[in-house]
Amino acid sequence: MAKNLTARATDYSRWYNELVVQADLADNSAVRGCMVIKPYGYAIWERIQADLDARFKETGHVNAYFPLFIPKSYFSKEASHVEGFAKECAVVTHYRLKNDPNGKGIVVDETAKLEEELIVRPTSETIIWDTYRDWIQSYRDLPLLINQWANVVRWEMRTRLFLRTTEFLWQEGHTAHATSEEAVAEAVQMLHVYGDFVENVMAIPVLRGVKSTNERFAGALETYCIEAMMQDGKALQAGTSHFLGQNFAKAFDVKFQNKEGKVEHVWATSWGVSTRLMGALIMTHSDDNGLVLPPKLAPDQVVIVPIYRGEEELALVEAVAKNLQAQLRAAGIRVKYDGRDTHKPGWKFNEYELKGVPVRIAIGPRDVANGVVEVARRDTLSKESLPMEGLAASVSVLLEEIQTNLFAKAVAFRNSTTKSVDTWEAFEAALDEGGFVMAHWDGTPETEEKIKERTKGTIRCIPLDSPDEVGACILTGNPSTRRVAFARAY
RNA sequence: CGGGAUGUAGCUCAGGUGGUAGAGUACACGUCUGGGGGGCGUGUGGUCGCACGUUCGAAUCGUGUCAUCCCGACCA
Repeated sequence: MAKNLTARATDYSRWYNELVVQADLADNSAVRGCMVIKPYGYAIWERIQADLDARFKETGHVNAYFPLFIPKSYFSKEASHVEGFAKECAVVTHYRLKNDPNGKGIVVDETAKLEEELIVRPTSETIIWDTYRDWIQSYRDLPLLINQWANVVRWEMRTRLFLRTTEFLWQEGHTAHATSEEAVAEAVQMLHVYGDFVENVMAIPVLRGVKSTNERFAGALETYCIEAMMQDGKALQAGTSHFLGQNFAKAFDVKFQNKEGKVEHVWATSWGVSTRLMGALIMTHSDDNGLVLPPKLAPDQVVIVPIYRGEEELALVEAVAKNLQAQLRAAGIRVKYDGRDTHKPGWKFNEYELKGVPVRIAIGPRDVANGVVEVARRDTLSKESLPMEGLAASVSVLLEEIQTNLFAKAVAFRNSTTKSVDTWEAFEAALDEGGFVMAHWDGTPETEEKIKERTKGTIRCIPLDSPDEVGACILTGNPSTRRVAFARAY
């Protein structure tokens, strides 16, 4: 067990906070609620970005960039949207500082007040739709499929590294379509892009579903989401995709002429995932020894640690190790050779475990003599001796096995903590135990609200694949046609 | 924004009833070492969160302020 890391069973949330810092992913910054994403954490985010970006391109999207600042007046154009975000917006009121005439420091120059205050974007719908109005005239301009990678600011009261920070990084897609059907299809398509990515690359199983009215994005007609289950039994929304109907098109007067020459408002979607995915990654796979990374996301998939005493052994071991490194690299494996003489092997072992490197290879004089290496896998913490001959091939296989195993373990956990219940008592007990609770609900916002007040459990989603099933609402006993997924959530 | 707790070395913390700051760890150097966070020796490192006040004297007492953490209301 890691020396300085609190065990999950002792205090899960402390474990998370310590792990993020100790694994060198991020730090709290001087600004409340904001984080410094450190190089190792950022390297993982870059891999997430790169993979997702390729998937966006494959589905026909292009990247663009819209401003950080949004005129305040834009915000009031779409009523439910304002209501959703007004309470957490940072506002720019001045554009100049000056030296304090009374002495120390620097103060806001009150004479430099902005005519119209600027909002630091909490999301970009308003500025984007204000821009789209000028870009769209005809059905020939549609669909408009744009994504942007950006930072946004939401003035949260309680923050946690990656899970909820005042400023966070994300991607937001904003698309315009000629028909409602096409826009819905886009929103659903992106939901599946997210689902496939999170499951296949991040090895995190997710429920794909639809949000209830209460949980829907402010300004959307329908919100699709992927929901993941963390090790402590709490659900985490990992991505959302919204069908916005014509709400923003009407608010910003974005119209096009169809083939018949008739003028119509366009149909919209927006979809996003954020650095919160890093939190999901950590809380899905990691253990009491530290971070566990799926090979597809690990900045270093393999690390080679030389074991030696004295210059002679080092020279012998290092030559072999570097040769193996070259072979693994040639096979497309991201492999690091740690030749630092400032740390001892045991220290390095612990460090790479803390940082979640999937495979560790140790090579000492004995191994060189026997033509083998010691291969340790992070997911199971097991070690075995493998021949140097054909190592690149066996490590490739091993990496795939680890990727598969992590996903399988996460699925097994998710399934074992998912319960179907039919009575209120069982429902409350299941929520307390953690995990998804599949239960009947009468479909009304009032009932959902009451359940939330009583149990702190919310409807995470109405799964897309949940079968029709006649039943009675867990709270009211009113008729229901299918089960929905409840859980306590982050 | 309410309720609670805490701010002392990079980190974790000790310093009853006021008298000018200490340990572990980390870091630096030397040495023995090296297959799971090494041993020994020497050394560096702190305007005690900040401001004001009480006092001959404040890490210690008082007031204010800022920050962090935990618990609630809001959220990706």
